[in-house]
Amino acid sequence: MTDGSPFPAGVAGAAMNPTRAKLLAAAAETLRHEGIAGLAARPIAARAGVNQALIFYHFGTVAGLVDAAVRASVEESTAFYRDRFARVTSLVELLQVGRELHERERSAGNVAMMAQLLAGAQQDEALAAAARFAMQRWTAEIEAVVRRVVEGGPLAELADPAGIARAISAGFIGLELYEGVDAAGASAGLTALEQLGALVEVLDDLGPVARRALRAKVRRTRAG
Amino acid sequence: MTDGSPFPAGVAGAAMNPTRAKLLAAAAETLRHEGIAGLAARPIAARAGVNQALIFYHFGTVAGLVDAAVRASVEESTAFYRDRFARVTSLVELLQVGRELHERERSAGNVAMMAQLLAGAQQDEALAAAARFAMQRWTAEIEAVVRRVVEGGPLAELADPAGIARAISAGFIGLELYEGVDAAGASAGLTALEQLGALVEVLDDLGPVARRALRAKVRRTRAG
DNA sequence: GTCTATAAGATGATAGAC
DNA sequence: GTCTATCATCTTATAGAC
Repeated sequence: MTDGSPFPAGVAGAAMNPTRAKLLAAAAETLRHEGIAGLAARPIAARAGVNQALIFYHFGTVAGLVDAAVRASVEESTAFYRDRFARVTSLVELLQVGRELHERERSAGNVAMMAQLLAGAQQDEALAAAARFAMQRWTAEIEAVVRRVVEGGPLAELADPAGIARAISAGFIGLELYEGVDAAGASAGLTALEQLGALVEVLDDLGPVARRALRAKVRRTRAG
Repeated sequence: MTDGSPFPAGVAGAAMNPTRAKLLAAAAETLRHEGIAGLAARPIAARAGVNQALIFYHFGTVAGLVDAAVRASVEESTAFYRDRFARVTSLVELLQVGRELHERERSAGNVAMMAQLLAGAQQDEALAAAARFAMQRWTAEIEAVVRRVVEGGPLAELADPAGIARAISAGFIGLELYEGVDAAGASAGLTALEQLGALVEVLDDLGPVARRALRAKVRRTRAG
């Protein structure tokens, strides 16, 4: 299976065919920079410096290449944060890492890539599968941190880490899209979210009296 | 200016050329259902039941038509909520109206339209202008409500209504995209956000003691 | 104002030489 | 494994008949 080539070959393990590798990288970059609307075989091949026909030889279809490229890309970027996430134990730290991650991934273009992928996924089942995979990878990492950070605190019984992780991921994607048309507005939105995060953090650190009052109110509100 | 036709004609005021009107509606629907990647003159014209060449006669380019269609659509949908928003005076009511709006706009497809528009706007300046316009309309409405609801309460000094409105708009768009690939996950995310909203609501309704403690903590955290 | 016809180019994908 | 050449099909946009 050195490379009879019809498609699979999975992860970038061992030594991958250099053309395959170039195409994977070029596909991710094209998605980031040209968006889903401009995603076509020729632009990708041009960026990779190889012939357009090789996309179909190696990956069958353009969507097949994009699928493989997204999986490789998300595998790499989540791995990068895995141990950083593992060291986070408080909400304060989580907010700090979150800000750092947000800035780094933004300039790497991975959030933009996810946004374009999700937009295209609404109509293309192959892209939808890739998008599902990517979102699951990210939310799994985030969910684990949120769960650990909330554990033991008063928020443990109120917060659903799985839901929060998904809301965070989706929210960042929406903000990234919004930033493309109104950078100042998106920045204001992000700041507001950080303030809200700080608020929750404060809540998590409340004295027992206020904490009890809070819990009672929450229960009453839920019932209503 | 009944219709010498080269382009403008602005709002759907008075009596608009029926072909123009059909094209505007068809463009919005095509954007909702086919997405930005499949957006082309022929599918739009087919949906409108008119000839493809009329798009260029009436709107110059496909992007010009989409721009006009989005502006008309957002004008209509924000107007629909204006008086409903005006009657909201508390955070509880805001959350209820928000849920209602979310469901109604989702089934109308307006959030999906905005998401596809934003995705395409990253690469197309004409679409970016339309997206800016649409986001401004929505955030202006939401910002006014948030400001009114927060006014007088303890959150007034902590919350930035403009930023919150933008975060809400962008967040819903991200969730809409996410729902297209993982409906259950998006639902969990939305529920988590509603819980967080209820939490903030409780905060807004806290007794003076807890309120003072909260304020002090927030100030300390901000300084750090 | 609307149509048909068409130009000029981009698209995914394949066949076959090397 | 990579290339050239090519297909049928799609795209935006225009010219001109009606």
